[in-house]
Amino acid sequence: MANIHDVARVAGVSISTVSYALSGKRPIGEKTRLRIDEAVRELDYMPNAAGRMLAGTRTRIFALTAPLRSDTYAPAHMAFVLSVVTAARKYDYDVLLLTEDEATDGLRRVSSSRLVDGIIVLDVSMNDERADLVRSLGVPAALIGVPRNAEGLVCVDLDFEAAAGLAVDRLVDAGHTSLALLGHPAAVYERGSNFPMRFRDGFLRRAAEREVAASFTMVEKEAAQVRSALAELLDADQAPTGLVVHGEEGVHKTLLDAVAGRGLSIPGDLSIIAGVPTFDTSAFTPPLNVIPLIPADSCTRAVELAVQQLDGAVAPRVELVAPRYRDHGSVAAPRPGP
Amino acid sequence: MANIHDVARVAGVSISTVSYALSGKRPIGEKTRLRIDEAVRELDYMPNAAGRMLAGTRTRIFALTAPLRSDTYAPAHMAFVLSVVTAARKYDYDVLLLTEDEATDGLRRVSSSRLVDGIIVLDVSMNDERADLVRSLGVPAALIGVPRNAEGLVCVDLDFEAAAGLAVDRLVDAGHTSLALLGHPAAVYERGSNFPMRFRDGFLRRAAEREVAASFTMVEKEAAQVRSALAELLDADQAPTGLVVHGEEGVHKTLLDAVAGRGLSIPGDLSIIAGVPTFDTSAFTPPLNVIPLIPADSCTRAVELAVQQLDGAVAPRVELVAPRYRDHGSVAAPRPGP
DNA sequence: GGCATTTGTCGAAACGTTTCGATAGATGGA
DNA sequence: TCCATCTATCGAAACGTTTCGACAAATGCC
Repeated sequence: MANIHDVARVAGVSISTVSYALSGKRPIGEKTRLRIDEAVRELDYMPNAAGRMLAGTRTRIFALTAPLRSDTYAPAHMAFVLSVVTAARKYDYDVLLLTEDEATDGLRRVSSSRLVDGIIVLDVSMNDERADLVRSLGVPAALIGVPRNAEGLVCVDLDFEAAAGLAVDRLVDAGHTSLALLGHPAAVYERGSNFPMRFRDGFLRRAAEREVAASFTMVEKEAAQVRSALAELLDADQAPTGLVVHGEEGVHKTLLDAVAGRGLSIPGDLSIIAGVPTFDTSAFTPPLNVIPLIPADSCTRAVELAVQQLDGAVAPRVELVAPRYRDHGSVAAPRPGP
Repeated sequence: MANIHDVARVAGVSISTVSYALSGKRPIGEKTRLRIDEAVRELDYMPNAAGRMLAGTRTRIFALTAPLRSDTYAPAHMAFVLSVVTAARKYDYDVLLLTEDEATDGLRRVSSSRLVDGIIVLDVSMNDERADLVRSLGVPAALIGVPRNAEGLVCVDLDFEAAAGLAVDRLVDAGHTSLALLGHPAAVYERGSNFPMRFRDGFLRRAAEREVAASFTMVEKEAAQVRSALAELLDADQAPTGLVVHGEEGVHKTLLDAVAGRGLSIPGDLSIIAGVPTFDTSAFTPPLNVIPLIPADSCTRAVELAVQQLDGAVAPRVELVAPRYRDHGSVAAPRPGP
């Protein structure tokens, strides 16, 4: 396999000239550069990664630590991983994958052996030991998700409060004056991540700001529970006409079945918006308007911030990604009251 | 960050002594080794990865190319990826993740820049361009799945024929004399991977060997189609009493519903074995006996073969992993005939 | 006690880059 | 024409390891 000396010999120049010609860090004469390009092609030269890492100060590799917790939705998880890789490649970075069982040891290993230039931390939970580790390692890093103690860390996450606010806005704008949020099971709000709370708070706050009635219900996953939660809401006085659903895929489907079972049409009788899912609500029957959690959005930004940390210091921060709204026709004006 | 010179200085030895002490490749005196260990701890020394790669002949990194085709079941896919990483770590290897869009370019890049020592190719399809590329690169590689042209390649896959044979054996051993295989939709047998055919062939061959009646039906995914396929089978003369199902998760569930809907009990009226799924059939109602496709089995072996290629040449081969049978109580003796 | 072998350690070369400083030649200004 | 500046190129050092060959000291054998 050809090395830079071979290229230099064939092109009749010194190796430093080859290096500068390829990196473009110093001006090289037109004719010389052409000869070098020619030699590179002829020899099928590609710089040796190890040599580069050693001489340069960069390895051009990021570590990605991606726990696969049992409550993680696998397709979404995969989408996050792939988004990170894709984003990293835009900056000419490769991604080394660390698994859950090696989370902290692996991070320690790859960072203190200088195998990676930085770390992307996926699916960060409230009390994530990786957060503290990353802080103590002092390595460039970007977390996706916000730990309880985010001090000194660079974090990226969807703006869940704004997302919920956006859902409220769309429903109120359509004319709804009584809204309900169907949330995760109670257990989710007690432990784990904080985003369900942030979504709930955003929902209630914006509803208050818009001066509309709003309720929040935690819904267990079982079909029967979903049905009874829906019944309780719709059978009440002042029943909500606009629903925001923040839950798992199955809950959405059960809910849609239950709505259909009651003979209600969407959006004729009931408007529904799905909140920050990672699955595709446009394939539901009927398709649901949605404020999706888009892996590429957070991942791209996280990689960007990691790259920036390499040359300029980036101030620690929690950066919230703006939510987007996708209309699939599940929101309309409420029926005029009886 | 400390380097080997620092360690040598603190321990009062030369750097080569440090290197040998850490690698164990030459005997080092007891006292010297202790001094070196002490210095390593004191300085929190960890060998620099780039220096190692450059001087040694190994990078201790494998590339993993894992396409995420739309028809891939994401949780299984993720399980394969994680299994590869876990297996690689056993050999002190890290894994660099390449995505679909960079499949061939990425492989070319990381192998000709000598960033990786070898390649693990996941989810290999019949006409997989990565197979030809890997062959032409001449880099140590192990494929999981078997391409049409496996010449010169090291491939690992589940022994689908044996798996189907195992299912037949268990049913026949339980006393069944009329079996049926419910397979994938017809389209799957026409394009894509060849394992559905291998499973089907294994089923029919073993049934013939065991001298029992056996039928094969391709089943579309829609619930109605599943139900009618089941009806057609069970309403026939000489209806099968033992079923083998090779399909997606949804098809299994629909099938179980349909069976229950006909008032049949499992395994009282009907014995069922699920063939080579990646999902968990023990959580079904009722739980199904299964010959699972276990990611860790193939991945471990693939990594092993990749590692072996690094020092001894490994002869090209297609290595089939033995299937395993898991009993969850869905097979019993058939009811005595009428 | 002399010689061959083993054990423990060292120095130096090699791996393949990047990059700093130097230099020769070309260009420009006065 | 002389000096300053700029452009294009080169040589050499540095990055941090591993490993080969050498060698001194310790050990074993007769």
